[in-house]
Amino acid sequence: MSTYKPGEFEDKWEKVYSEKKTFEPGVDTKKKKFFITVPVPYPDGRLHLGHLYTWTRADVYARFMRMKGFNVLWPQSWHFTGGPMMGMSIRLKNKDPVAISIMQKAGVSPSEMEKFTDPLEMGLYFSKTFKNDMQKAGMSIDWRREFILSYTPHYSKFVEWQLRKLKDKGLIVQGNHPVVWCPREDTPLGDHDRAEGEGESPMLFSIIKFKHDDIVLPVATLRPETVFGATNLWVNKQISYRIIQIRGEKWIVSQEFAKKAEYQFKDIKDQGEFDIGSLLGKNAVNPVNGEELPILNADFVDKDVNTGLVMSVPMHAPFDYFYWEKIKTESPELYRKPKKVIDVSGHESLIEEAVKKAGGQANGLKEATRFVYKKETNDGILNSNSGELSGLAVKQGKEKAIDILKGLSAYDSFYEVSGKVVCRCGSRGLVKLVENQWFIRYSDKELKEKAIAYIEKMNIFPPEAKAQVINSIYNMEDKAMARRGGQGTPLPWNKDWIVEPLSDSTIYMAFYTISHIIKDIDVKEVNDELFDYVFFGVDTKKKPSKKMEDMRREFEYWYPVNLRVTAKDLLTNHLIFFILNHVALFPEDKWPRGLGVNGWLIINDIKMAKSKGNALTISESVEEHGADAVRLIAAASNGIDDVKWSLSDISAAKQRFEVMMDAVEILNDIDNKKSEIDRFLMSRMNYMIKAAEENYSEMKFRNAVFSSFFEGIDNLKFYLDAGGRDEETLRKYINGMVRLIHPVFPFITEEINKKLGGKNLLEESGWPDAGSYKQDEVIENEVSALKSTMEDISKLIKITEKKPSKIVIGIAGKELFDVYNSVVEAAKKTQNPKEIRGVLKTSGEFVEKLLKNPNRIPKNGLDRETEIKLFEELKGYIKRLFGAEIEIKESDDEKAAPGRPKIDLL
RNA sequence: GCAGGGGUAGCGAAGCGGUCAAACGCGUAAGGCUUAGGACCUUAUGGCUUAGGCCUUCGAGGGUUCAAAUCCCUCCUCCUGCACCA
Repeated sequence: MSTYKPGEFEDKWEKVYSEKKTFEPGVDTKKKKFFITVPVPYPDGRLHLGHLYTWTRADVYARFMRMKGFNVLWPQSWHFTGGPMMGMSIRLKNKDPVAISIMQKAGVSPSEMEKFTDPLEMGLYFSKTFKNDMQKAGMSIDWRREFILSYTPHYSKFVEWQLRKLKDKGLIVQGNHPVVWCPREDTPLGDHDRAEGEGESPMLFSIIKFKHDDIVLPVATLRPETVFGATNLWVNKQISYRIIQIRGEKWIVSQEFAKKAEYQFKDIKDQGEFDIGSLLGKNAVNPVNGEELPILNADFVDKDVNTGLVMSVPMHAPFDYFYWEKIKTESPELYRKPKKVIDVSGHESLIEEAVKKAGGQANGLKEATRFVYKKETNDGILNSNSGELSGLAVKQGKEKAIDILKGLSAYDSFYEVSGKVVCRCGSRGLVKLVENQWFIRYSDKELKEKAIAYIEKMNIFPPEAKAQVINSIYNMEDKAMARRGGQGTPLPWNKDWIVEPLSDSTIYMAFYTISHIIKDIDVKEVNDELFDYVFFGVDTKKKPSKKMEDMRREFEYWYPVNLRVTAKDLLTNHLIFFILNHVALFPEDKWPRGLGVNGWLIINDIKMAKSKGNALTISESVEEHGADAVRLIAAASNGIDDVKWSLSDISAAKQRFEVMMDAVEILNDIDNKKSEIDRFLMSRMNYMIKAAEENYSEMKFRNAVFSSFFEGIDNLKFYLDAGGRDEETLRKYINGMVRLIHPVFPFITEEINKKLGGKNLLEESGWPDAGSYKQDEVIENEVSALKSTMEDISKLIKITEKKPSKIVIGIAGKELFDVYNSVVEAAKKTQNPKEIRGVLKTSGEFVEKLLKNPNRIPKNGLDRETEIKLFEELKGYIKRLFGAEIEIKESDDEKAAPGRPKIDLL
């Protein structure tokens, strides 16, 4: 018995690969090329099995393509900017105990950790550990081409070149842009910087300027079209109000709004406190119709939301309705019947309905508001109470109302966060209107159309992801591509702005083709002329240098990217920018050809995690189980779903390695001795090769490993158990199997291949040829007949509670086989019983029995001679399993059917 | 709101017009091995059935077909993403 020792020969094969430079391919025009990439990670901690999932999938594909004879390039680099990395660095600077403990667990010494207050140092440290772990796990990466985005100076030149090209094409524009902002840290407040309010975003509100004398009372609303239905204004006595000067007007607003407004309006002057009580009971003028509306108190008015003044439209807003009805009893002299301005057919009294359902509870009223808003927005028509808006659908009415208000100089707008946002620093997030932000114009219609038409032609695995990509592009808006401060490449035309990390990493795969050459060129000589020559073939003023020619050749040979492998979190952002930038900048033959998208790998082995104190790192896993076994993660899923992964699967792999190793040992002791099951094993390999080919090419690695490895081992075990001992067959089978599973298990397969007399699987490019393994449907069917007969025997033994000393297996007569095969033949064209009967020359009980379940008629027939021979050959095998003498004979018993012999237990 | 993907045994998950009571894995039960535990091996795991059989299921309802988990329609329900952030 062989024992699989993890790691026994991994170093040896790593050395072979590195000496032969197997993973450092050059331009070889004799071979077809394949260029595969995985997006740059932001190294802010140790690589773990969950991350490795994506890289392993890429590696499996890369090795598969090498086996198929392609010249495969797979480089890898890093990105050192990005919020999470900066965040970790800042947290370490602040001596955050959680952050420190994460670093300790990652094995970082205190002296190293001190340096991490510079995110660059952290990136350098962890990218080294990433690289080391990837190497240990057998990633076939060309490390000569490694560089660091936003840090390698040559790359920054490349980004500048790219941006100038985009700008030349009119794809970069400037504009104002609302951003959720932390006022204390004075930075944008991204989702991961938030203690509360993930996913909340800026929302544009209309401001309608009501007036009291010369004072403006600005109310914020999402529903300006209801302004004709206003009965009053609400303010809240418990809120502090201030008077501010804005655009030459005096506005009364909440203290909070006065602060927030500074982030969205220019030239605001705070003119001090305002006693809101002085306005209560006074009137405000509705700009659209001059109606005088009372200003009243209501405690639902929130100081943190908008201006602190609310327009009350009882018939269309549940809160207003609820409080307005109270006025009826509290101050009947002020009450008047509210006007309904929107009709929804089928809902005569929508508001009463909604409020009744809410039961007067604040939560219920919120729910009711949502209900009314939805109903009226979708199905509402503005009625004759709403002046010039009457007859319009609510959506159109909204636009018209805004126009009318603008015409009356009574309109403004304000961005408010869609929900409460709190920064990690504790202060409340607000919306800042960033002025003159730079955008990439992804909204460009022509660009979108070109991209979408092209994506239809791309290979996207799994295919469901394609619809998502297309839809994301369809909905694409302009993307803010720069930020003030931080790390990265400054905008070439305005150094105050830094290109943000998703926008400087859209076409860097092109840089991989030249990164190992350009690094030896003085960065001062790296300019747009160089890049234009290398990437576009534009003539240079002087004759291009040798290095430049080399780069041009590399780019022309390797580009485009054939496959980009990534987890699904990048699907609707980075991958979209990746495609759109290629479409914008390069000719179509340089656009990416394929995407492979996977879900998350969830390591769910809690016990293991507990005993180890933390999630398993790559080096620990590889040391314990061996790189090959760990790489089984590649087979976790076929698609984009998240997968729970249990480490116990790993030992299942190890055991099967040993079965293969045993089979190789046996080869020394056996000769050539063919029998029926040899036909079976060869036929299985024929099927396995075809299945593997299809599954690997579509990145269905779960299926690939299943059919080539787990089933492959099962076949092998069956063959050996059944007494198969033909050296040629066995050798040929193992030889095929080793090739099929090499992409997933590179080291053990190289080792076994060597034992079989091979040299180096990747060098041999030895993807097996299905044609050299004979497909044989008859033997496949007869073996399953044998297997099901054995199942039947054990079933019978159980039912009869008899321990037979002899089992007689009666094979059906020739006539039945003929009938059976003719039914099978007829069923190839149709499985409709009526039609089969029409085609058949014979009829009778046996035919009717078969036709009772037409869908169970197999695709291929049976052969009586083979059946007899097979059962005779495997007599010993059957005997061993049941501990009884076996006799095979012919039988004319009615129970004996082709593929289903009569069984007698004696 | 917009978009994408689901609902199959105790659980995870395959199947996507016809050998489907439903692969495979986990869990559970019995047995073997073992000083014991773990690991491993065998068997069972919808219901009924003392001869290899029968019956009923794939979120709900309806339709197309000789044949539907698979195709079409309606409904219920769950998950994911929505940008200056990787």
